[in-house]
Amino acid sequence: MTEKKSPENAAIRLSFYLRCLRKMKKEKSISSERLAQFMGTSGVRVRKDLSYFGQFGTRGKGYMIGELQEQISKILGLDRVWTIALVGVGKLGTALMGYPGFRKSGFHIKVGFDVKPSKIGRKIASVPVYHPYRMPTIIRAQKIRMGMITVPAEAAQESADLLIISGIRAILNFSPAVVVAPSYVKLTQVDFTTQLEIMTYFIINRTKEKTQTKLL
Amino acid sequence: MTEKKSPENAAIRLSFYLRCLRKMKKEKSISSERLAQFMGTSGVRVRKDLSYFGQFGTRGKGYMIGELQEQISKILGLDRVWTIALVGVGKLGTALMGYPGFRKSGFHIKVGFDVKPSKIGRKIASVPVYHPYRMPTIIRAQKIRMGMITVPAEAAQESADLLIISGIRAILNFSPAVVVAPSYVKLTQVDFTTQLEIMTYFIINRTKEKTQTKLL
DNA sequence: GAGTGTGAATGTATTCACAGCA
DNA sequence: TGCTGTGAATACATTCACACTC
Repeated sequence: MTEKKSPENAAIRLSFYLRCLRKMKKEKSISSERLAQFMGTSGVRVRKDLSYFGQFGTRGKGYMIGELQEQISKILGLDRVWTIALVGVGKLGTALMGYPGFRKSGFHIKVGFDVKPSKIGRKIASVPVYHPYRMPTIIRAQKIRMGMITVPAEAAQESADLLIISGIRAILNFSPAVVVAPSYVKLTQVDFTTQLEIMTYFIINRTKEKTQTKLL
Repeated sequence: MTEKKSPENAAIRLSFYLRCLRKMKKEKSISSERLAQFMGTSGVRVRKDLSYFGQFGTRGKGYMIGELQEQISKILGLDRVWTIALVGVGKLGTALMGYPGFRKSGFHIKVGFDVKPSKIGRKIASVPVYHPYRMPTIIRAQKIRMGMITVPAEAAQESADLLIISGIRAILNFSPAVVVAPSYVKLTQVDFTTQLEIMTYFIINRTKEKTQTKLL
């Protein structure tokens, strides 16, 4: 039996397809071309992406929305609740704790950690906050496998290290610091400043080459 | 003279190199291999990335940190101040307005927009807030070219449309909605839920020896 | 006819191997 | 010798063209 290769990028886009599908409860089925329109991409890419994971459509008809949603959810592992530990209960951390979008999608920030005495022992956005030294114990006890880092840059790496020795397998790092992790940990940098810096590069380079394709 | 091709991904990584370099004011020069260690990548990749944009090192010695920093800043267009318009002054929007990292890197959220009467006319985190109908006028007058969207999902697309007709060229969308934009606009989705969904996929499909810290 | 599904072709990014310079 | 810089090779991702099915 041959292993199917499922490109990373296709998997990443599944999450976006899912988001589009959720907004389409009205209709029963949808064509790849139409789904693509909502995403600003091409029909063939949608079909190819989906084909890496199975055959979900019917020829001549399209994809059943409900069924496709369910299938993608399963592929991404969203058919259960995921618990999350958040390190750094500052402004951003607090905003994330109260973010309603997470719960809706099956993600649950279950504990927060912060060194600031005024926050320890309290509940913020109904999430209990502890001192970081208790991380390994609490995370293991609650079998949490995902972490978010919202601490200042200086504390980012040690926060990551603590999460990792606590057994965390995936980390979303919001702090403006490059963090390294062993290969068995999935680490994603969500660095706003870096995002902006990349955008400036694109603004500059688009405007340069755009003398020909100028519209508006 | 032949045009050099500079891969998108290399440009994206420049921003991370820059971040690492900034933390190294102590030493004068650095080798590609050592810089790579800080990033969790390989020396050859660092050299290749840099080579797309020019020759910044000296053989046998390495890269002068200060000079390389300056060069990368110039490539990314960070040798000036960039102003930003933010749409949606809720919790996340407010947190971003007060985020100190932006100013430090030459980014300046100059205006906010929100439909909520209680916010209009006020200054939040010393940023003035206006009603969205004034977007085209204000953004054009102030020559702002970057936008951030932190509104609820339902309002995301129309916020983007407004920014675009106001002349914005790059948008960072934090709202949990897939937004489309014409090709001359650089649109980046910073969707936390989607990030989490991608991570669950990787947790399930055990990352085999592969961990390039991937950005968004 | 109207759609999906997929091997083959093309394009892009990463890695290798080594030339070249201080 | 130590390190950068880069063409060539490889791996990966996207697009094309068309077979196939409802």
